Amino acid sequence: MVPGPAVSIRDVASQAGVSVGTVSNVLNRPDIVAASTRNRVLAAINELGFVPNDAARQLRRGRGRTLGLVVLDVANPFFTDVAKGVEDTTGAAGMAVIFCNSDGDPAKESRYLDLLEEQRVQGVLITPVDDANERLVRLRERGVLVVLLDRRSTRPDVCSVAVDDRLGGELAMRHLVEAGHRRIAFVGGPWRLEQVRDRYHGALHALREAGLAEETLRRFETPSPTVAAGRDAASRILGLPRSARATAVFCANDLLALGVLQELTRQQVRVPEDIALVGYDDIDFAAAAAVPLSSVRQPRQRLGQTAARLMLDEANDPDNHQHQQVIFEPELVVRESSQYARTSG
Amino acid sequence: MVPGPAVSIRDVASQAGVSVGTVSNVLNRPDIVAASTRNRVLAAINELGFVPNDAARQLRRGRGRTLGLVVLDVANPFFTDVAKGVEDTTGAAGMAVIFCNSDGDPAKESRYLDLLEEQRVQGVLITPVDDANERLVRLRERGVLVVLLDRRSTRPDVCSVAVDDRLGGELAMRHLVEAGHRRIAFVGGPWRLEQVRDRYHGALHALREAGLAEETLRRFETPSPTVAAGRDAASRILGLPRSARATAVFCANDLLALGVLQELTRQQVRVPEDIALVGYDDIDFAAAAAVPLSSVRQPRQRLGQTAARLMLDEANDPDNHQHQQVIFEPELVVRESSQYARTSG
DNA sequence: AGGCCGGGCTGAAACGTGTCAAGGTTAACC
DNA sequence: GGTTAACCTTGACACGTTTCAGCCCGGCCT
Repeated sequence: MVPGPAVSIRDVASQAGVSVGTVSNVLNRPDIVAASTRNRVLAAINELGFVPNDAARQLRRGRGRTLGLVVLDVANPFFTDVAKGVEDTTGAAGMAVIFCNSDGDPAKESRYLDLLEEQRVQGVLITPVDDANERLVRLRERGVLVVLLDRRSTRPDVCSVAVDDRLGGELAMRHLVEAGHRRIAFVGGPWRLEQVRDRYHGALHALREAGLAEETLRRFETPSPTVAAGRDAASRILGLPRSARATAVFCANDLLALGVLQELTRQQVRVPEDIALVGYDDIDFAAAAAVPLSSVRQPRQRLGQTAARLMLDEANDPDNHQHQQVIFEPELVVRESSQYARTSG
Repeated sequence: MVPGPAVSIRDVASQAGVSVGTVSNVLNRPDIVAASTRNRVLAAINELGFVPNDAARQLRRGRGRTLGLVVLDVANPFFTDVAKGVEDTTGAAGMAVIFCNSDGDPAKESRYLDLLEEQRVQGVLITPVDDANERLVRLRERGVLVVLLDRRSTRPDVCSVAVDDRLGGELAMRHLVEAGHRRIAFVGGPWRLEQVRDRYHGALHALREAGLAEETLRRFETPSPTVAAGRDAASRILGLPRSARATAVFCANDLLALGVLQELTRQQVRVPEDIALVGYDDIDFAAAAAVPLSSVRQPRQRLGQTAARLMLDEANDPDNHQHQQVIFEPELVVRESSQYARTSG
């Protein structure tokens, strides 16, 4: 009931009949202590149920065994898959992950960064809400490792792991243009997210490449990249007279696309016959949607694994660490939601 | 580049011309220090960019400002929603959440509990892999608060927040029985998960209540509660001759149900005409599925919020804390996947 | 004037660990 | 038997806080 007296390294030492230093050595450099002593100490540890206090270790060592992961939305399967990748890699290295959800809110992000700094985390893996690296630079100056996640670093001395979002936008748009679409809606937001902007500009680029006017792509900004916001955007799109209405919709992520799909279906607009739909991320649920969703696939788990690996590398050997900006290539997965060649406007 | 010398409470003190004790008081009990002194200290803190070291604080105080959350699967939207509820509540209280993913693996769960113990977390919110409370009891004895999540506590001195899984199973089964189904498959697993067993037994109970034989319900155990396992279970179900084949499937969660749905569709079995389908959890994607999925809804965010609240309550006022076993009621949401009254076997 | 009170601050002692210079023991070698 | 080296172990200090007994000082009461 009442928490018994915490057992410390000192208790172990006296129980095993050695000094505290030796116990510490058994814990941290088992090789330098004689086997017989080591066993005696281990026995004492077991008997007393000693659990090292990481706070004390951290205090002494300067940094702890935790790292922070800051994502835009826990509820988005894209990020949970990334998180899984991170966790795989760090878990194997005996590190703990403090999981933070910025919800796309700069204030919340900032609060979490404060918290992580107080925890003296080894490093932070983060998908920043906006480009104000300001804060992150300060973090680095204080010795906190920073790896940008799903975002390309503009500074050569900061690692990043990202996917080529412009290319992703191009792939999606080229696909729709080739299918004959000439009025296309882009649904995404908030605009402050670089991913959204990049995917949009990639799409624009594909348009120009095909010799089409920029007006071919109409922008519908959403307040958040969620299913509900997608439903909302869809009704805005349907609010236009049919002759001006888009015949295809490209969404900046799959949650938006699923929302759009729901609302279109509710209003009895057929997908893909009346409106074609392409999402982004290719989350597992895209393939299981009411109309299986075409989507731009990203290597989600690898993203997380690579970022974690980069961080561990730098943590273990800061001197010969080479900062890297890793870029993966996305891949278009065509499913039913965009399988309908349009022959007339 | 090179991390400058870390600034400590001592630097702040000398900069402000006060003692360390006073700085500490400014941080922790601002009211007992004179306004003028306080301002001087705050100014120094700002100027030096001082960030308190939580490890030192924790070392002194005994326990830190973090808590552990251990779930069965990060990739399952049910748990991410729960996590969101937890994070809402703890974030507001300035606590950090260490997020752990046991993946249903007892060994991994155990490793994470070790880690959390070393971190000296205030408490642990956990959905245990199995019923071996053994480990959790030990944790409590050492002063780590424990709240069971999505699992009913059998001990009166441990808080828990759960949903009535037997009732959920009953609701689903009653629905199918009333629609005329007489050969029903239950898909769920691994069996070691109490949730799975409870939902199954609830289903059995509804069956008996309706005066039907227990053989009406056939069990298909899965190695994990995932989409892939669901696909697999579906092909096992379809392996039976049509006359013996179930006309309805009740899945222990929505991921399984989505997997079943995918495989049935692939093999051109119609849902709900040929086989009706009911899932569990009512994750957001259930409504957006190829065939909108009937499901048993749980108050996911509230689950997380309530658990976190219980833990904070006990942490803040251990003496008059009343341990509680909160039980929420699930609710059946009927959608297209089970909307087909069966008139003949 | 003396006594007392209390607000405001100080200084030092912990908390549990890692580190490292120094000491101690043993074995091997001449 | 003495020297040396190799190998283990020790003991004390440092890490950055919180806490608490105590000090100082101005004001109030008698």
